[in-house]
Amino acid sequence: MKNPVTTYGYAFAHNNTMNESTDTNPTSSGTRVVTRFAPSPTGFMHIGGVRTALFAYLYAKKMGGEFILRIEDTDKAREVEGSIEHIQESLRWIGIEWDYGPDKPGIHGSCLQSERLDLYKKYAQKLIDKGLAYPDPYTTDEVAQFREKAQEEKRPFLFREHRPETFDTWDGTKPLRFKVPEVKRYHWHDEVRGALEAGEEMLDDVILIKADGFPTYNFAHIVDDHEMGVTHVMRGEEFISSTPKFLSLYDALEIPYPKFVTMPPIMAADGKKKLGKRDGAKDILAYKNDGYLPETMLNFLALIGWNPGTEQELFSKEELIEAFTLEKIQRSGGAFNEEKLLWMNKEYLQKIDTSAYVAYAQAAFPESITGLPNFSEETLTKLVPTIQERVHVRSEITEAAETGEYSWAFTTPEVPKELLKWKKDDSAHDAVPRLHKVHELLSTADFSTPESIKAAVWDYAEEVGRGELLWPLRVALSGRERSPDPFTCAYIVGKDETLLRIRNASETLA
RNA sequence: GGUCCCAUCGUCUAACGGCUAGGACACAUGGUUCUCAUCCAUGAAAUCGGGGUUCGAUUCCCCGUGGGAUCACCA
Repeated sequence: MKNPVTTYGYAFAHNNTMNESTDTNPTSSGTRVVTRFAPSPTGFMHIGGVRTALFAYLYAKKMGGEFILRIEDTDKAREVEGSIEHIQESLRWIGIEWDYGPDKPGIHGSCLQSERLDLYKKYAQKLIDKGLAYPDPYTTDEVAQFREKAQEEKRPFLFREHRPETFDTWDGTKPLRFKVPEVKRYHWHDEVRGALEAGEEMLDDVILIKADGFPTYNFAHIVDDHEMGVTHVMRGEEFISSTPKFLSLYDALEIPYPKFVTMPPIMAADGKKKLGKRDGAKDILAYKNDGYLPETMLNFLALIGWNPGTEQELFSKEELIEAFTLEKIQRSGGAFNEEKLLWMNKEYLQKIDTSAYVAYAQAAFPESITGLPNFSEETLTKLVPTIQERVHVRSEITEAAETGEYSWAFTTPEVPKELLKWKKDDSAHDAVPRLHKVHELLSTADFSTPESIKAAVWDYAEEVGRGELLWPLRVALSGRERSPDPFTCAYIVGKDETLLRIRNASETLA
């Protein structure tokens, strides 16, 4: 193959012959683990896809092997502009890196199937030469009629029942079909499911190369997995039933089977059906926009369909790689639990440092907050720990901000008289002398931390009864029924503002 | 419809055939506390049904039931 145009034909790829016996191929006979994720570029990446990619990635890294990102762009009609970039962005976001990919061809050539067409033709020719492939003589309408008839008779449609006795040489204008050599029951081993089997009705004369010259998935993925030295084929359970088809192709091509690793499906929240795009599966990057951290998504996704068998639930990427094993992949499907995702995001959100959280929170604030007279990054920095303690995801910050939960930090609140009364009793007037006293104490207090403020007034609060002082003080500062404690409020707004608000409250009550 | 796969608290799940079926999320109660939040403690909550093998079954086998997947010139 001297064709200089083929894009899989990188100089070094020429040395890696595609039709020599497999045991001279170091990648397929060696012990090095190679896994791949092979999406078609038909839109965004959803949870299920990323999870499958993640497991393949984790296993490869665990074993010190390689992870390949291969784009299966053989259906130009379904291809969506920009999705190759989108897929890469999604994977990179949660920290999945690939050794070879669309942007990173390697010893096996391009990782775009559309750039490997000559390779599939070469393998197809092998089958033709063995008498195991032939051109489909029917029109699409004719095949459709066969199918309809089979459906009416309530039996599965099998093309091989219509296989012509003789056929012309394939000229590339018709689809090339596989002539399944032997219709039999297949038994195989799955690393997760164990012994699996399927019957004759799954075996058929599948299309190898379509009329447009592109290969089908059935054919292309086998060729590529072999060429790229993939040792473990990790994919969803939707491929179990078509595995006999693949197995018959491996046999015909004289390619050794890789190890099959079936991942459990991710179910929609009701746990009833598989989570798919039409069941509300979101673009993984939508979670990014919503304010979920990549650490959260990585950790959470890893735990859908896998667990280490210990009680640990929080894992860094490194810990996941270390702990990951095929044996612990589940057989049954799991629902995507958004509530637990929220909990986990909060766990990770509480670990990030204040300056990072300031940026995170600031992006969530609406104009009604950022436009406030005293809005500043300095004040926000002081406010952040109290937000961090409460919030699971960014949208909660926006919501809280819109209902005025943070406004007091950036503008002097108007405090209703009723609110200043603790326990709604009639002791409001008693609060006035207490507020005078605390004003006096705070005017000379150290405002460098909430604790130093607390130290300045605590003894007095104990003396008069904590609630009797702390409730009106806190409400005077925040203007809200619920808020952080008064010391934190005072610290956030600063000394001058604190003293001003105490005076305002005294006047309101007087 | 044919074929295949799966089955433990509401959810995610643990339990080489052997302690009282464990943990987490969510929920409830109590404690700390001026409120909210945090934190701590406690509680309620499960082996789909029926047979079989076994001294013993969540675990192994069979039948049911339920759910899922698949039967394209889609991957």
